[in-house]
Amino acid sequence: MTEKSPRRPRRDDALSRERIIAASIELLDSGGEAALTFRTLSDKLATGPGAIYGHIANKQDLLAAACDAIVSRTVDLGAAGAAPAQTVRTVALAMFDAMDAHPWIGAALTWTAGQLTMVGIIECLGQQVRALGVAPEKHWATLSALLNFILGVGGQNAANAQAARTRGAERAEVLGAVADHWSQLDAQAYPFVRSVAAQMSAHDDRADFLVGIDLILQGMLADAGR
Amino acid sequence: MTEKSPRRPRRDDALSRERIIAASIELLDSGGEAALTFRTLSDKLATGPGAIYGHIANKQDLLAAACDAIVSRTVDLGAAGAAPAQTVRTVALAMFDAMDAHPWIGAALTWTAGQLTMVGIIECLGQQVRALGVAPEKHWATLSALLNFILGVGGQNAANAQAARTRGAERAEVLGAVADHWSQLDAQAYPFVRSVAAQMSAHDDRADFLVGIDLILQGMLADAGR
DNA sequence: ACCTGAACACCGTTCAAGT
DNA sequence: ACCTGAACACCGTTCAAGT
Repeated sequence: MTEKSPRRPRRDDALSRERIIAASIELLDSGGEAALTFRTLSDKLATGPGAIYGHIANKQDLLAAACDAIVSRTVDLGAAGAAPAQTVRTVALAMFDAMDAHPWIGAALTWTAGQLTMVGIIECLGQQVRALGVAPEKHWATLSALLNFILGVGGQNAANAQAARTRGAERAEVLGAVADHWSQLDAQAYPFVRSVAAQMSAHDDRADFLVGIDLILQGMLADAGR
Repeated sequence: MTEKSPRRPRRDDALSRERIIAASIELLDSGGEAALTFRTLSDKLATGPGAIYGHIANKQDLLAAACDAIVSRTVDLGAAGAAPAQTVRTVALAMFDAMDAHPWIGAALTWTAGQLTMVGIIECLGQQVRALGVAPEKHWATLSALLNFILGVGGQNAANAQAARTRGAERAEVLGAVADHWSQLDAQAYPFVRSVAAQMSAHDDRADFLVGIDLILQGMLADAGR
C-alpha cells in the first residue's frame, strides 16, 4: 500500500513540532516517562537538545502535546448518534484503551491543561449528561465525577505500570504480589480485603472500568427520576 | 500548654525515620513536590544527603511514607457505627480534606503501594460496600470504582495546585482562566462547555466531590435492588 | 532564521572517609 | 554503627556561536 500524500512533502528532515511529538511518543511507549529526555529525544531526532525549544515550550508542554496526540487519534467522538448512556460507555472505553496502551498518559492527562481534545471530550460527555436528564445545576458536578473517575483509573494504571517497570516485572505480577500480601492479613481485622484478594488479582481492568462507569450512569438515572 | 510525653525522650537530635518524614511534610506543604530534595531535606535536618538513606530507601519511599503519615492522621476509621452510606461519605470526605490540604498527596497516593493505612481504608470502604448489598462478585469492581474516583479527584487537585504554583497564581485564578477560555468557544460546536463554564469556575470542589460519591452510592443501591 | 552543543544550575544516589 | 559530604551520572534549560 503506497500512500500518496495530497501535497508534496516539504523537506522531510526539517524539525517540526509534529516530528518531535511523534518521536516523544515512541520513547514514552518503549520506556515510560523516564525514557523521555531532551537528550534521548534530540539524539533520536539527530539534533541538539536546544533545538527542541524552538518548537516546544518545556517538558510539561511536550508531555501534554504527546497526550493530546494519542487521545485525539484514539477517541472518536463521531458515534454521537447512539443512546446517551451507550455513547458515554463508548467514549469512556476509548479513553481507557488509550491509557491502557500508553500508561504514561494517565500520569500527565489533565482537563485544565486546555487542550482542545480534552474540551471536545468534555463537550461530548456533557451533552450525554444533559440528554440523560440530570438537573442543570448538577451538570458540572456530574460531568466532573465522570471525568475524575476516568482520569483516576488512568492515574492508578500509570502508577501500576511504573511500579512494574521499576521492579522489572509484569503488571500482573505486581498485582499478584499485592493479592498475596492481602490474603495473608489478619482475618479478624481485614475480612473484606482478604476475601477480595483473589477477585482483585484475577480481575479484568477493562470490565471493572465499565462497572464503574455504569455505577455512575445508574446514579445519574436515579437522580433524574429514571 | 506544656505537653509531657509519656516516656523520657531519647536524644532529640538523633536522625530517625519519623523526623525525616515530618521535615519532608513541612517542605512539601510549603513548596510542593519540587521543594522536597535530598539536599533541602538534609539542610533542614542539619546533616548530609547521604544520611537519609540510612532510614529511607529512596525518594519514592519517602513520598509514600509522607502520604501515609498524613492520611493515617487525617482519616479516622472509628466512625464505623453509622449507616453504611454515611460511613462511606465520612471516610471519603476525610480523604478529600487530606488531599485538599496537602495537594502533593494526590500525585503520589496509590493503593498498590502496600501501605497499611491504605489497606485500612480499603477494608473500611469495602465493608460498607458489602453492607449495602452489592453482589459479591462485584465487590472488587465496586470498591475499585470508589477508590479510583477518590484518587482521581486527588490527582486532578494536585495537577491544579501544581499549575497554579508554576504560574504563580491562586488555584481559583487558574480555574477562572479556564472558564474564561471555555466561555469564548464557538457556541455551535461547544454548547455544553460554554453553558457550564460559569458553573465550573464558581463551584465548590468539596460539594462536587460529594455529588460524585453520592452518584456512585446511588448506583450501588440501584444495583442491589434498593 | 534556525540549529548546535557546551555550559549552568540543579537532581537522586553512592561510598570512601571519618567519628 | 552511624553520619558526612564530595563525587558520579544524570537532569531541564539557556545562550553564544555557528550556518
